[in-house]
Amino acid sequence: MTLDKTFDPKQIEDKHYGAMEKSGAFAAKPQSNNAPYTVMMPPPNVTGSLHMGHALNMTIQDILTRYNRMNGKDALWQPGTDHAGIATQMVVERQLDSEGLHRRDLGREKFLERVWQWKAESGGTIVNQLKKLGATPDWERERFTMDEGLSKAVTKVFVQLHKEGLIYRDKRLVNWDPHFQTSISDLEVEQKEQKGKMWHIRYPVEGAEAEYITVATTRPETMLGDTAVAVHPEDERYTHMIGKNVVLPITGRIIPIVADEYSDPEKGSGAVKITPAHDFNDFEVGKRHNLPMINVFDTQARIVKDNGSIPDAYHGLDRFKAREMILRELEELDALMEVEDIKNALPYGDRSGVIIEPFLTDQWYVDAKTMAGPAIEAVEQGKTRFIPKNWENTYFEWMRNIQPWCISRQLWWGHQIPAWYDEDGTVYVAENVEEAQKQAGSDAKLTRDEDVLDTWFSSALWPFSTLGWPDTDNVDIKVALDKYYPGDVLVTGFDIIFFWVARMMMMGIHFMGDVPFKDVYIHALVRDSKGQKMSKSKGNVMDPLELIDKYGADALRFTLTAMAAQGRDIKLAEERVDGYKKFATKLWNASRYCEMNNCIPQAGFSPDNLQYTPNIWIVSALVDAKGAIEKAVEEYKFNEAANAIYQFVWGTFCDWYLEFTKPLLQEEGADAATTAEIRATTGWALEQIYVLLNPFMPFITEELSEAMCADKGQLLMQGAWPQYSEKLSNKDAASKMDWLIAVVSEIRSVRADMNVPAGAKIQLLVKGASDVTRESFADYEEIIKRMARIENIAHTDMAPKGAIQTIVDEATLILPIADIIDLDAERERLKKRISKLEDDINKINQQLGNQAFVANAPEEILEEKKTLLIEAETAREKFSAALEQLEAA
RNA sequence: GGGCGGUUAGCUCAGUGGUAGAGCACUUGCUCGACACGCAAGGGGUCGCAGGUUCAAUCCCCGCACCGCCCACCA
Repeated sequence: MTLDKTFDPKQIEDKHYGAMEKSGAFAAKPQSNNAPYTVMMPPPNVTGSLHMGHALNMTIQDILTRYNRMNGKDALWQPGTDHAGIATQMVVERQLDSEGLHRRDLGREKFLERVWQWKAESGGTIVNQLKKLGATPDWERERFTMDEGLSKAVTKVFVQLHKEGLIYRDKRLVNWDPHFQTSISDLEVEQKEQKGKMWHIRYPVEGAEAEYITVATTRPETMLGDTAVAVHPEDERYTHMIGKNVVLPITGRIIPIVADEYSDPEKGSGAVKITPAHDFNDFEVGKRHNLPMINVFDTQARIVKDNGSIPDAYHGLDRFKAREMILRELEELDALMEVEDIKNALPYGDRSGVIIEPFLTDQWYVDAKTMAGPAIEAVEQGKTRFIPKNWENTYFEWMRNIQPWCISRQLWWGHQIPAWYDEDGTVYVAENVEEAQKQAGSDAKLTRDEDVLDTWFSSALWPFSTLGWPDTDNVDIKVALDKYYPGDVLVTGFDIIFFWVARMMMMGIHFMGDVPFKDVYIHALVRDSKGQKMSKSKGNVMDPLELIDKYGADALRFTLTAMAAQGRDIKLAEERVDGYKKFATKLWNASRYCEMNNCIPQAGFSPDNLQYTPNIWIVSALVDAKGAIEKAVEEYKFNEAANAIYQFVWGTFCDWYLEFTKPLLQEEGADAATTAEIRATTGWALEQIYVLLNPFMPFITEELSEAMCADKGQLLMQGAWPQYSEKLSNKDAASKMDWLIAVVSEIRSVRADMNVPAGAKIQLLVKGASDVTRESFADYEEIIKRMARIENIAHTDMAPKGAIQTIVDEATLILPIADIIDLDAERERLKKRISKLEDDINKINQQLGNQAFVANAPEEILEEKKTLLIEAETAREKFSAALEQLEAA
C-alpha cells in the first residue's frame, strides 16, 4: 500500500477507532492471569459534552491504559456516566419550560419518565466524543450511576450506614437553593465577592425612653426573624443592658439582649442581631441561649405568610423586595442610622447561580467526621498517595475540618432515599418497602421519603459499585472485585478532591476494607492562553472537538500531554496544537520516505549484530528514548514522556539518522551489505517509533503501522510494548555519532558564516589532536565519506595552504576553501571565536585560582573544569594561529 | 484571616547546587526526488527584588513585591 502525499487526520480517525473497538482490544480480561491495571474513569455528567478538562483527563488515562495494556497488563479502564442530579433535572425542566410546563404539572413519575427519555436520546453524546478523542475504556462495562446495579449498591450503603449510626436525620441550617428549592452541600456553594451595603439599625430598649442599641447588618430583611441581640459579656458599653429586652422595629416583637462571646466588640457597634433560622453563626448562638428559631422565608425565599408577627404587607414578598421595603420603613421610623458601602462575599449556588439562603430544615446527614478518620490514616500511611504530593495537604486540611455531609436533596432525579415514615412520623430505613413494613408493623401506613440523594453519594461508590458490588454471590463479580479493587490510579482534577476523591476514600475503606486506589494523579486545570479559566460567559472556551476537527485528535492529545507538567495549570495556546499537528505530518512524511526507499520492517530482523555505526547508534538512541518514556510515564511526568518521543522522532531519527543514511541509499554502487543493513534498521526503528508513540498518538501510529508493517494493527494488543536487551544501548556508537554531529554542525556553521556559495564543494581533512581521537578516525572518515554528498564535502588527505581551520572537540577540521570565501568574514569569525574562548578561559582560571574551590569541589567537577580549560586553550591557540596566517596573507 | 502555587528568551513553558533549555515568534539562506505542516544557519536571558547558607545559588533558607488558586470569615 502506498501512502498518500499528505496526512489528513479526518480520513483515518473514525476508521481506526471503529476497527479497534470491534476487535475487543479495549476489553478487560478478568479470567486472564495477567496482572491487572485498573483505572476508574471519573464519570462525566450525562448532560455533559466534552470540554478541555475532560480532554486532558481522558488523554492521560488513555495513555496510562494503553501503555500498561501494551506492557502486558490486563487493563481495565472502567467507563460510565453520572446521572448528575441537579444538572440533569435542570436540563429537562428547561425543556418542559419551553413547552409551558412545570415538573409539578407532570408529577414525579411522569417527570422521571421524561428524564429517562431525555437520557436515552441525548445521554450518549459524551461517550461518542470520548471515542473521537481515541479513548479506549472497556465500553462493554459502561455503567450509569442510576442503573439497576449501582442503585442497589446505593441503597445497601445507605441502609448499612444508617444502621451503624453514620447516617442520621437532623434539623439544622442547610444551604438552601431557592431556585431549585433544595438543600445543597457546603461544597456546592460558591462565595463571590461584590459590592454591598451595611445598614446600621437601632433597636429601642424596652421600657427605657430614648435608649437604643445599634446593630449592623448586610441583611436587614432577616430582622423579621431576629430573636435576640448579642453583646460581648465584657463589653462595658453594654454590660448594663444584658438581660434587658429590645423592641424589634416593624414587628414589635420583644427580644432579649444576651451576652455571647460570638459578638466582637471591635466590629460594627459591638452589638449583633441574632437570627438563628437564617445565619449559621446565629444558629449556634441561638442554640446556646435556647432562643426561638423563627423562620421568615418559604422555600423560594419569599416572606412567609403564617408568622404571627410579620405585618401582612410583607407576606409573600421576595427577599430582596422585602429588604427594600424594610429599609424604607426603618427610615420612616428613624431607625436607620447609617448606610455603609462595603465589599462582601455572598454565597451562590454553583448550579443555579442564585444567592443561597441558610434555611432551617430536616435533612439526612453522613457523619463525615467519623468516616474521615480511616481515610486520613490511609493517606498518612501511604496506602494512597497523591501525585503531586502537595495535594495531600489540601486533602488533610479539608478532611480534618470536615463538616457533616448533607446528602438529601429535594429533587426528583436521583436515588430516592430508602426511608419510610408512618403516620406518627417515625422513620424506617430499609432496602425496600416490605422490609420497612416489617419494621413498622403491618398496620402502619407508610409513605416514602420524597427526597433523593446527593449525586456524589453514588459517585462515592463508583470504584466498587461499577464492578458489581454488592452481588458477591455472583462468581464473575467476585472475580472482578478481587482482581480490580483497589484500582491502580485515579486521574482527576483538583477541583473534585473534596467532592469525589475524599468521599470515595471514605466509602471504599468502609465497605471494601481497603483504599479505592493506590495513586491519585491530580492534573492541572486547563486555562486559556492568558491563564484565565475557560468559561462560556468569558467566551474564551476552546472546544476540544473543534480542535480535533481542525488538527486531529492525535495533535490535541499530544499537546495536552506535552503541557501536562505537574503542579501547574495549563495555559493552552492553539499554536501549540498546530505545532504538534506538524509533528504528526513529519512522522507521516518520514514514513513515506521510508516506504519510497524500501526501508520497511522486515521479518526476522534483529538489531543485535549491526556493523554500520549509524545503525548501532540509532538503535541505541531508540533504546534510550524508550527508557526515558517509561520512566516518565511511570512517574506521571507526561510532558517529559512526550518530549522524549518528540525529540527522538524529529531531532534524532529524521534530522540525523535519515539524513546520514540517505546519500548511501541513493548512491549507485554503494556497498550492498551496508545499504541492506540500513534499510532493515530503518524499517525496524520506524516500527518501534509507532509502538512507542502509540499511547500518545494512537490514530496516526495505527494507520502507519497498518500501512507499513507486516503484523498489522497489533499495537493495541497486550504485550505490544517492546523489550530490548540492555546491550543495545551502545555508548561507544553514541559518542562517535555525537562527535560526527558536532563536526557536521561546525561545517554547516562555517559554510554559512563564510558565505560559501551554495554549489561550492569544500574539502575536509580531519586531524586528531590526541592519539585517542586519531585512533578512531578510521571509523569517522568512513562515515564522513558516506555522508559527503549531502554536505557537499570532498575528503582530502592533505591540508593546502590558506585552509580554514576549525576545532571540534579534540579534532581539527581543515577546510581548504580559502579561494571561495570572504576573507573579511573569516577574520570576523575568528575574532569572535577567540574572544569567546578567552572569556571562558578567564572564567575557569578564576575558579581554579580559588583555593577554597580547589579544596572543596568534588573531584569530577575539578577534572571537568581542567579539561574544559585545556580544550579552550588549545582551541584559542589554533584560532589565533589561523588568524595570524590570515593577516599575513 | 489560613493555606498552596507561580515569577526563567518577545509569547507559552521545561529544567538544574558547578558551561541556562524547548516549541512558537523573529533574522538570513534554501522549492536539492519524504516533508515549505519543510531544511539549514543565527539573534535574543543579571533565571521577580533584597538578604543568608556554600568554595560555588536561577536552584537551598529568610524576607519583600506582584500574579493566580483553594479554604474560612465578613455585624
